Amino acid sequence: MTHLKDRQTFADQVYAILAAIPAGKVVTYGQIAKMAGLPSYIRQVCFVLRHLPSDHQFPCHRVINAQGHLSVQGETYQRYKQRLIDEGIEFNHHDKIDLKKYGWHI
DNA sequence: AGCCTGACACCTG
DNA sequence: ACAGGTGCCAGGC
Repeated sequence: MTHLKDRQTFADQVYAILAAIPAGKVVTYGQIAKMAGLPSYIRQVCFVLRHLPSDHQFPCHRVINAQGHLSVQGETYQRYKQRLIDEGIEFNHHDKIDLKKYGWHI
């Protein structure tokens, strides 16, 4: 997995998984890593998300951490939260999402 | 060639 | 509930 081709493949897998997340559902970083077949690559999932092309169409607002919180901050946080709310996802009074209810399980 | 750093997860105490 | 430590691996310097 150190070859450039493999790294690209991993990124492509992440893209594919992102694109497949249905509206109204959320997934965790670790879940994406597992789905891509490399459960220990959580940090790389973060890297890929952090470096998406500016014109990407992926619903990365549907990716949250295992605590049910958005891991982004500032204005991005507000944008993502609003998009999730628009999709029918609710935040509790601690700005937390119920993964049992909104988690994407295949 | 190290060393530090993440849009994290998991285990402990 | 919660802070702290550890595992993890590529990127960036």
